Parts: sequence; structure tokens; C-alpha cells
Amino acid sequence: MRKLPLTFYARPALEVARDLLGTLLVVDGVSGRRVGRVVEVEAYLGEHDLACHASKGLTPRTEVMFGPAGRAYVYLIYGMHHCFNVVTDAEGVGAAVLVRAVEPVEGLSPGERTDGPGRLCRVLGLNLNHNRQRLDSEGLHLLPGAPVPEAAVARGPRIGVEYAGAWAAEPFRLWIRDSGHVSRFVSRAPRRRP
DNA sequence: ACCGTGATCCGT
DNA sequence: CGGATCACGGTA
Repeated sequence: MRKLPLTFYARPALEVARDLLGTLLVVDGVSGRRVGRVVEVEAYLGEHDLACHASKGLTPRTEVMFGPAGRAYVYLIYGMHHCFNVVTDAEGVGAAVLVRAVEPVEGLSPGERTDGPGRLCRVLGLNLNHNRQRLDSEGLHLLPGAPVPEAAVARGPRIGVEYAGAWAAEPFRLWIRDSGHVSRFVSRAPRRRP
């Protein structure tokens, strides 16, 4: 199966997010080849999207998001979990799609949980070494999967971005409705002002 | 509900 | 420099 080309990613984040559902995320490292089917994603649209890290502007961390499409954007959060994104859209646009859950396909212990952005990075072996890596490389790429019909796609607000005001309510989280490997809904109330 | 854990960013 | 914050997950 042929890798998704870098041009696949060079489109608005929401389009890429939609088309990422059902694709196969391949991580091939020293510890072997691991593959997961993408079943849940979130689109982060760019600098104007207040939930997007790029809304902080061009910083050392967000630089990769402003670069060419088809790179990995991996960051550490809460000091212990990694999150894996694909950089999308035109160069100069700070957009990306967060992969929030996959289904185990290959190289994973049966029954191992692959839902949740931090967990999927842990089980696939994704870490900061993958940050900025091209998504057409042997060690890290995506493959086309069986097409996911529109009726199977569910949409809702993104998780954990309550700080983003009106942007938090936008239905930019997409998942395969019947997957069974979609992350548990974690609702964080906006922190109450003291 | 609560907290671990460290990078990142911003204000001083 | 300090301190707040964080696109989370495990335990309670």
C-alpha cells in the first residue's frame, strides 16, 4: 500500500481531519512496526483558532505548525504524555490535526488500549524524537484505509479546550461512530475564577 | 475528585 | 528569573 503523499496534508485542517479517519498510522522503529487505524481526530485550524497552539504565534514550539504540511507535530503535555499531530494546510498557516485514538492493527498486544492521545503515543512509541519528522518517511507515515462513509462520521466539540471561548464549541472533533476504540469523553469544567 | 510531572510561555 | 498553564491518564 502506498503512503499518503505530503500533498494529502496540504489542505485545510478540517478536510484533512475528515480524510484521516480510517487511515493507518504506521510507526516503524527499532522496537518493530506498529500500526493503528485512525478513529478519532481533532482539527486545529490556525492562528485565529484560539484552541490552537499556533494562536500563541510563531514560537519555537509552534514553528513546525507554520511550516510545510505533512510533518509530525509532537509535544509533551503534563510532563508525561505525548500528543501526536499532523501538520496541515499551506506553509505559513499554523494548522494541524491531533490524532486522539486509533484501533490496534499490527504490532500491539491484543486488548491493549489505544484510545486517548497520550496513550496512543505511548503504545505506538511516538515521542519527541518524532517531532518535525516527515510523514512520508519509512519510520513514520500513514497509509490509505477503507473509505469511511459520511454516515459513520460523528462530530462534536474538541476535548479539553474550554479556555478557547467560542472556539471550544466548534464541532472540530471527528470520530468513527461505531469504533469502540474512541477515547472516553473527558469533560473539564472551565476553571472557576476565585 | 485529585494530582503527577516537565516543557513552554509570559511577565518581571 | 518565577509562576501559571497545560489538546492527559491513572487512581480514588
